[in-house]
Amino acid sequence: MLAARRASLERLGRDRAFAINLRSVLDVDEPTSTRAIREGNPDLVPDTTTAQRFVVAGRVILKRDLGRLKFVTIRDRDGDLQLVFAKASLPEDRFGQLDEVDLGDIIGAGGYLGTTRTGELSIFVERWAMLTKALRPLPEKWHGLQDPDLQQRRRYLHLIADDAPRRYVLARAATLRTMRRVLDDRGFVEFEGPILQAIAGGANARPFTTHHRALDIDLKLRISLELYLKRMLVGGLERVYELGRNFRNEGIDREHNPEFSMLEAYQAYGDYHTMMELSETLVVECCRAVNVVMGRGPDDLTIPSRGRELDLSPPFERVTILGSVSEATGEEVSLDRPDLRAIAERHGVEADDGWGPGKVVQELFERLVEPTIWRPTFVCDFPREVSPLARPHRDDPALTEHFDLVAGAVELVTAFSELTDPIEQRAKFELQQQMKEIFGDEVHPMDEEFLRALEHGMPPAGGMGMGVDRLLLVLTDAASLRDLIMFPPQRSEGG
RNA sequence: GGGCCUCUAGCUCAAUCUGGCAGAGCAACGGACUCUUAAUCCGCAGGUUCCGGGUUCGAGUCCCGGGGGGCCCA
Repeated sequence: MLAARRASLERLGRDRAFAINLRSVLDVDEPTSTRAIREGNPDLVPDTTTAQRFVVAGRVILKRDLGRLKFVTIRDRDGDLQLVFAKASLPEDRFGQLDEVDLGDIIGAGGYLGTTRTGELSIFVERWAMLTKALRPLPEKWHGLQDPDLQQRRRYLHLIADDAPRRYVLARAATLRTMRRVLDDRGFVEFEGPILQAIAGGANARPFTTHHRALDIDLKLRISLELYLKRMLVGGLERVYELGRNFRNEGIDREHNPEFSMLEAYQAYGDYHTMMELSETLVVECCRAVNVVMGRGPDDLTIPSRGRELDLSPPFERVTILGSVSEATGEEVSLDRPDLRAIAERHGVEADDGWGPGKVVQELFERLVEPTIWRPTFVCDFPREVSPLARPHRDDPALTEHFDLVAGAVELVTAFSELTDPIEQRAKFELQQQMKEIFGDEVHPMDEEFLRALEHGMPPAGGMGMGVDRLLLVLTDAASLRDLIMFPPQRSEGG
């Protein structure tokens, strides 16, 4: 297979097999996109020729050779278009050299626009050029690339052979664009914090570790964006966000990947209610943007998800974590109830000895409630014990002003009224260190530099973090984050 | 970490259950064809059956070990 392609390349000669650019072979700088041609000529009747001349370029995906007439379908970024090569319309040698065009090659062609007798919009080619010779064949034209392993390892082929990954790329781009637009319109400033950090904080997760040679220090890859954005609030920026990659050294499944994209936004003088409104707007606006890519009506906020319908119309529901756990267990659950562990065990949650009541409630929520939440719901007021970076609740000091937004049984957002009291923050970090015996690396590390920043005074603020990949999982109905992440980590081929 | 499934030609899949010449379609290669649409027709070629070991007269198939991938559970 490779040998045949190489022989073809030899016959063409390297100069002809790899063009410098379109100008060098077809006298134009850019090809006309197939979409522009299609949209500009919606109603051509069969068997017409027009006076319009175009140069198009793309990858050859189908070839139908009828001898002195050849039909070639090319694919560009916008879609497919048929080229018609007639022996009578081309110089003898150029027609003959079409034999060297294989599926997978990238060619350019210029000619008249028209339709065939069967009505197919086509370029009737007068001149053409090989732009790039492909030495390896395309995947099978009916079924494409089915093997999920190969889909990931050779994503470029998957992108050629199947629309789904391309839609996911476009959906991600639309989502990032929308998030930036919504936040920029509200006066937020985009910020880029450090990815290599001496102390990776802002979440409870195991980080990746690396080493800096010149400084001779171990550094970690960040696990959240939070602590540096808060430093920006101390510094007076007031409204900041970061859209970037986090890294967590954890397992891989449908909803987890070791590197993933997060949006975090912090607004001085806001609180978690401000963040609910912002989260709601972001989800709805991103849904509209993704709808365009997925071929739905832009305003259709009821989308298909895992074989069901998911209605993302605002306003989203609001429940408290204690209320939802009470409902799920049929008990009036509270943090000071002495038989809390017994209730947990009755519902299949084995409470570890080191767990306080807050952790038990959180586990109950994650096991019993979260998987059942379908309509977008703000789950509010987490116990202080499990929320080391959130402000104590204004009405109940045992709780925090912390909500998670869950939709389609996926946790999309975590947000707080941010803790700004450095004394309380220090106490919470210290409590985390005490729990290290039980929870190992997954406790929040002590961060003196961050505490020092808080000691200079951070304005009261609302903050939120949204998982971009998980939002896309819901909005695109992809089966797994691995479909949305073009190049997920994999073991090397063949071990 | 545990359970289940999977790996055969470049790609998509048969043959595996019940051991007996490893096959088809697409792609490639040679040929015919001026309106095809997954073009069609004739011809031809294509294999470390993921890797290693075992059982057997004989293993893609059965057994053991290892590797890659997927799904579910923790």
